[in-house]
Amino acid sequence: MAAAAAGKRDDELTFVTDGLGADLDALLVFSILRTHSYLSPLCEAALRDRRITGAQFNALLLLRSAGKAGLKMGALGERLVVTKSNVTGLVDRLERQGLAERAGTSDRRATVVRLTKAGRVLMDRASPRHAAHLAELTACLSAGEKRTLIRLHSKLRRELRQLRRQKKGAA
Amino acid sequence: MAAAAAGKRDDELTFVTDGLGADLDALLVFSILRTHSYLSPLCEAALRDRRITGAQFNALLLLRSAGKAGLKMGALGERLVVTKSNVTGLVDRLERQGLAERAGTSDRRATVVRLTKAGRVLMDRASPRHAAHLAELTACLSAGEKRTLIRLHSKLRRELRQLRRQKKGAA
DNA sequence: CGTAAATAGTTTATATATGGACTATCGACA
DNA sequence: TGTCGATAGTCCATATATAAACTATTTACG
Repeated sequence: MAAAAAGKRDDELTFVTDGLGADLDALLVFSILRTHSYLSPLCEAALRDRRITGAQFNALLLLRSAGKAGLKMGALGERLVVTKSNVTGLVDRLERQGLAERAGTSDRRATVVRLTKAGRVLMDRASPRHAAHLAELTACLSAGEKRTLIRLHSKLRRELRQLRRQKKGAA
Repeated sequence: MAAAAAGKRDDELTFVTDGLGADLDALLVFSILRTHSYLSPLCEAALRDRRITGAQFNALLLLRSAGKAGLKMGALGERLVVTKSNVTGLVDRLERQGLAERAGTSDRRATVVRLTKAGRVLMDRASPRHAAHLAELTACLSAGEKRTLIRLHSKLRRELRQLRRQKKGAA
């Protein structure tokens, strides 16, 4: 029975999936979305001291990897899996906080975003602590369970990326 | 190597986790958050014909289960894992669309929310189609893999719920 | 009984996110 | 070379989400 696989009855997920007949697929999708609901705010909590959000942290992480060459707005959006209009606002706020900066390119349509010195300093301080915090959040799972989750998520994501591209092509 | 467990190098997740040293825990957390980034908009796409969003659909699902007794605002928020201030706006929009309605209770602080007839009709039409859509999205996984994912997510969520309660109690 | 603490919901300010319309620029090719 | 379509980014309207401050009740207990 699907409900048994999901754990005890006190898992509030069953409240939601009750309404969909609690079949395996609905249960899986809701399970993933619901885990995100718990995980995402808990990840952000540790960043609050630094006055940045989870979305900002992820953007800064990518910008740090990109080094002084920076990343084009579009590339940033692609890697964060968000729309370009979202990137505009996100970078606006990072710029306002002095953590990142825009710069023009030879292609005058394009803009690159780079970490500022302040941004680099913040990330060098925040990211080890953040990594430690993520380890705490997932401490209840064994290394094997983590690897299994990573593998299955990767498999699912590969498929979802395909479906997403199909939709985009059709539109 | 952790990167191998996550799949090929073309998985853009590696871009992000590069910045954190790609240890197992960071990879797992980002994996879950990133899967959500793909899954959530794909779930919503099928609801767009009905002029409702994913959040609204989930709320309506819970309200349908609750029947004519309805759900208190707070209970709705708890089951959706969102804050009470979010529920206010969500129910405002459902009410404006004529899909749900507020009603007073004997406890004059509390408000219950109920589906309207229009809301019930919409859900009865939309939810079988939605369930079929969710099945399509997860078709690449075997039943065993789905059960494994559901079980591990449930285990992780149980722990995260504990951590969340601790934080709340401390504040 | 009467007040202090807890509870239920709203309001406000802000961040995240989308889709669609718009502007500017680049590239292809007739 | 001129123009037409694709590309890069911004702007607008709207939905989702939070935290913090606020109002109105209810409950606990002294």
